[in-house]
Amino acid sequence: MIDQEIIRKQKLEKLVEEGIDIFPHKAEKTHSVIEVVSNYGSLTKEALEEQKIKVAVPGRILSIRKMGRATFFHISDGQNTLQVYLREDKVGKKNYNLFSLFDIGDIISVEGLLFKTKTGELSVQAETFNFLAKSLHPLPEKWHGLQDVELRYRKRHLDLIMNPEVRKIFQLRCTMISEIRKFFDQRGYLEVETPMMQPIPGGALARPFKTYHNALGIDLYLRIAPELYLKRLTVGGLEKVYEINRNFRNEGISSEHNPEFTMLEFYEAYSDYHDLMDLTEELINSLCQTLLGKEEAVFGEKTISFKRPWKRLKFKDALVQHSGLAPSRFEDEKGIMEIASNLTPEKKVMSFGKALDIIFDKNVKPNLVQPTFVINPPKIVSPLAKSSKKDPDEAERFELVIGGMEIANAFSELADPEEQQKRFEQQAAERKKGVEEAHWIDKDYINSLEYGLPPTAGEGIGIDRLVMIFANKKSIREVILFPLLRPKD
RNA sequence: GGCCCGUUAGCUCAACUGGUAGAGCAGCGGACUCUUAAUCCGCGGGUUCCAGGUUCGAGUCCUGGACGGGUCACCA
Repeated sequence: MIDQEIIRKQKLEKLVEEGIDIFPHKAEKTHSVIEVVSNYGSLTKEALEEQKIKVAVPGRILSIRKMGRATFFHISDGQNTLQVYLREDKVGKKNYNLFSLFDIGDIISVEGLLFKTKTGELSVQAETFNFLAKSLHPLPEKWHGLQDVELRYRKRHLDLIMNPEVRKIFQLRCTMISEIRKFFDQRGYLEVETPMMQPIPGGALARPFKTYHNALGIDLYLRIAPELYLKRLTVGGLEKVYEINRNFRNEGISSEHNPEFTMLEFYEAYSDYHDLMDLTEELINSLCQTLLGKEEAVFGEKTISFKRPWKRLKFKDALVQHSGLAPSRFEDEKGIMEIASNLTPEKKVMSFGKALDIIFDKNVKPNLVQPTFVINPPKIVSPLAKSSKKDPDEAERFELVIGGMEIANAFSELADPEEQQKRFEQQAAERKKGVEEAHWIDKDYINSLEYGLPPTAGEGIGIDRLVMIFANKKSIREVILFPLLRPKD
């Protein structure tokens, strides 16, 4: 324990000796700090004197300036700060001395009249004040605050106390999610919850987390996607469903990947992937306008425009335009597979389609800053999508890329149970070859398709990444309150 | 997992070619009844991330490790 912590503990003991309840059950509160500031901040000094507005406002002490028998300090509700003026002749000598047992970081409530100082700052002239909670640790420094990124994530409570802009990110995130719910609710979608613990982890190509259920004696997997369950619901006649929930993927961690992440997934019967492109434009454009008040977002050095319509680029054309490879090179399948192999020395390139996918991820995606629908990727990397009528090697699928990140992935859902069975078998063969993220065979899902899946389009949108775009944050950890870190000690 | 960078007081940071580990804020004591990075005087505070090594001597150099950041790989 450091000396400051010992002193704080001693002060707390003194408060107990003074008969103060150090863990009170309730606090007087007429206003929060932000309410005081927004309701009365614009009133003039004279108006405040005339109206004699009495408030009882709780907050955390962030700074103290003591000048003998008078003290100024600021309290905060995490959103705004409010100055308090404490005078010995107003609160009495005993109470005034009691305040010396309070430290920066403690939570108190202050009761008194609002006024403006000679410099024009809205303040509370304290008549009484109550102790609410002690901070047994000193807060970080008042100018620079808490800068250490690791500490900010490990002690998010401190981050929120010291860095008010952090709260704004999560307010934005909250608003975005609630707007998404409104958007789909208004369109007659039903919000559902499907299993997070699944006997067969399906719906995506990724490695799962494994767990075990004692009573049933079975292995379970944390879901990597809700997809197969949502489509069962579509078979069941729920024509429009959506789910906003966590997925878990046992893969690497990076500035764009957290092992658990939030995904919006939705399915619409009687539609195809073209309909979803329109819907996606509408959704994200309206989110941008609601959140930022305009149709563009600043992201790093770039400005992203969400004005409709967005670019729709065929996968193969995207490759030609952005990979730097001549169109003729793509006719040479072996050559392309070699190029892909060189791009991913640790991964075996099993097919031409995979090779194209790799070149796309490495050389094309980073160049797509403006919202772009990349449509019709190879079927081989899309085991759950309908293939294209015109070219059976292509999937009726799009990936939405914004700011160089894959934000959404959607397709016309494969409805043919026999074809699905074949695709699963293909994936099973890949698994045998050691591709751990290949899809499992899900017989129950095939069986559900055998009851008839109507023409359906489905889409997943990465919520965290969308927040990153709107909040202008380059790291996914900045938009997740508690990103996964290795435990210390 | 590879590579690069970082880790020094509660916080933010200094410390040259290896030579007694410092500052500001925060804290403690004192002065001060409109301050706001309050001011003025005084004081305390360190496993320099950890373990080895080189050296008369290591915060500094070397080896290994921990944690984080960036980047690449895997993935969304």
